[in-house]
This record gives sequence, C-alpha cells and structure tokens, in this order.
Amino acid sequence: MADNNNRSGGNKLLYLTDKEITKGIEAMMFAYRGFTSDPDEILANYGYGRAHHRALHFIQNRENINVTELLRILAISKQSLNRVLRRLISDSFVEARPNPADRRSKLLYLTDSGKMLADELARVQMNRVRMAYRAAGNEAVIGFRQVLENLISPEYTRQEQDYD
Amino acid sequence: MADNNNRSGGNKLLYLTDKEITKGIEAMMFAYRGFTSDPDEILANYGYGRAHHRALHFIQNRENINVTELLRILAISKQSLNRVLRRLISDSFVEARPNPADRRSKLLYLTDSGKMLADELARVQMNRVRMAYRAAGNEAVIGFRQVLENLISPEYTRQEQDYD
DNA sequence: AATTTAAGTCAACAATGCTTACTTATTTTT
DNA sequence: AAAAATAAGTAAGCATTGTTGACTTAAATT
Repeated sequence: MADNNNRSGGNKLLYLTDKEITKGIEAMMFAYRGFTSDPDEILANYGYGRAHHRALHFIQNRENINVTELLRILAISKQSLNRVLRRLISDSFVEARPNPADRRSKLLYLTDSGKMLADELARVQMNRVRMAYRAAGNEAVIGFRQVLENLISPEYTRQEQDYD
Repeated sequence: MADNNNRSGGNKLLYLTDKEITKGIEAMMFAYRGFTSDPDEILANYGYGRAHHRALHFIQNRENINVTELLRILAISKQSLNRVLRRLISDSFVEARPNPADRRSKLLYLTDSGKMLADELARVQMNRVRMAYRAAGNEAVIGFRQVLENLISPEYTRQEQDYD
C-alpha cells in the first residue's frame, strides 16, 4: 500500500518483483473469467460455448468477413471453426452467401435472430467492461489498453489494424 | 488519436462509445491468448493443458493448500480437478499429504520436479507480463490492475485477499 | 450415535481444440 | 488450355476440460 504512491510515470522499473507480477497474472486469470461469465450464461441457453460467441462477435464486427479471414483471426483449425459455423448456420443465426467477386469464397452474415443474439451477448459483456472502465477512470483505461496491446503476440496484431 | 489527449484523470466518462468498448473486448481476447501462449507450448510437451497449469500455479503460490481450497479458487467441479490432480500426482509433479490437524484433508505440495515445471511455466509467463509492463510504464500498470480488479466477479475477489 | 465434511471415484456427456486426408469448385498461373 | 493454387467443406479419430449425479471411505463434529 505505502509503496503504491510512486506515480512518477517515468521509466523506472518498479513493481516488477516476482510477487507483483504473480499478482498481475492471477488478476488476469480471474478477470478473464469475469469477462466471459455474463455471455457464458446466455450461451448456455443455446448449448453454445465461447467458440460460438467468438464467431458471432467477428461476424458482427467485421463487414463482409469470409471463412478464411475468420480462421486467421481466431487462429483455430478449419475443422473447429466449421463445426461451430455449421451449427450457427443450421440454427439460422448465420448465413453464408457466395462472394460475387470470388465465388470460391463465402461471406458470412448474421441473420435477424443472429443479430439479436450477438447484440445481447455484446451488451452484457460491454456493460461489464464499461462499468470496470468507469470505476477505474480514464487514465486507468488508457494504461489497461496499453498493457493489453503489449501482451498480444506480434503475429496477431495485424488483426486489429483493419478494424476501426 | 487526437482524442487521446484528454488525460485529465477526472471522472468524465469519455472513450465509452460502443466502438471503443468493443476494441477493449477484442484486446482482452487477443491479450489473453498471448498471455497463455508461452506456457501452452511447454505444457504441450507433457500432454498437459491449462487446467494443469492453473493447478500447479496455485499449489506453488498458496502455502499448505488443500483440495477444497483449490476447488474454491478454480471454481470447477470436483471431477475436473480430480482428473487433473490424479495425473499430476501419478507423474510425480504433485504430492498429496494428509493434514495432521485434520486427517480428512490432504495438503498439496510440489515435488522437486513439480517445482521445476511450475517455475518454468511461471518464468515464461512472468517474462511476457514483465515486458508488457515495462513497455507500458508504471502508470499504465496501475491502470491495468485497476481495470482487471473491476472485471473480476465480486464472488471471487475473496480469493485474492489471503494472498500477499 | 448421527451427521457433516473432505476427498476420491465411476459413468456419461458436451464443447472445443487438434491432425490427416480427401473432395469440390473456382481462380490464378504457367 | 492445362496445371497449380485457393476457398470451403467434410470424415474419422483423438485429447483436454468442463459438466452432472450417485456413491464410497474416512475422519471430525455435533
């Protein structure tokens, strides 16, 4: 507690004892559990899991996304994604339409009910993040995002650039 | 970018557009993947997964922990934990010794090779976190931790208090 | 003596990841 | 025009990690 007063903001490397890093690691674990907990509850009603959520999320947030691009973002095997997509399509949450510009490729879209589900999932997750942000304040949010960006493996940072 | 200059640190609620929150959500997803990627590679050599890592972590970082307490922290079913513990014990990474004070309960300890494995996992994960912290700076780290704490579900915050 | 607690186990099931191998359709390259 | 590459899908099989319900054993508590 007493040590926490050093907010010089300089490049001094404090707080980097093993104990402090370990606390950060545990906070990350527990926070991620909280982060996914609200969507998880909703998904359970459909027999879905986080893979379905991730697919819905990126179909919702990347316009005209195709399967290859979704595979690249999620960094999972074609089989894993296909299993998830097949169910989302047969449950009429997602629609796959051939891309006119390249008819090998299929573009993925949310149906009306897919939009409703994706919106519901996004809403509860955004609510938690929004409240966490508000309670922490603007400066904290900036720091949070900086540390997160630094944790991302460089081979995946490309994913972020096309989204704005 | 130009908007990012507001660092008043007050309680003004900016940056809280849906788009900004969505970016935070995606950053959290990608960051968590980076956060686990280095341990994941090591675990694969043993045919282990993240559940084994989490068990090793808390046996390493909570002195004289028993099964019930580990169950409470991990918040998984007894069966899931038991399956993981059984393998860790049969592979001689973990030892379960009856608690002299209550012989129903078993205390969990790392063996010498368990310590080596847990240390190796912790080392690579701490390295990534440490580098992310250093690159972001002290203020950012404080903000990062504040937001993480706010993301944790209240029913699990108790877990953190006994660790210091 | 009866109840509760801690730990462990069995069986069955599901979501989510993997690999290897193959097919089909389409586009691009040679 | 033929060959090669790409996008998508599928089949079979396997492992990890989570679930539930039911049951046992041993020890502590009431």
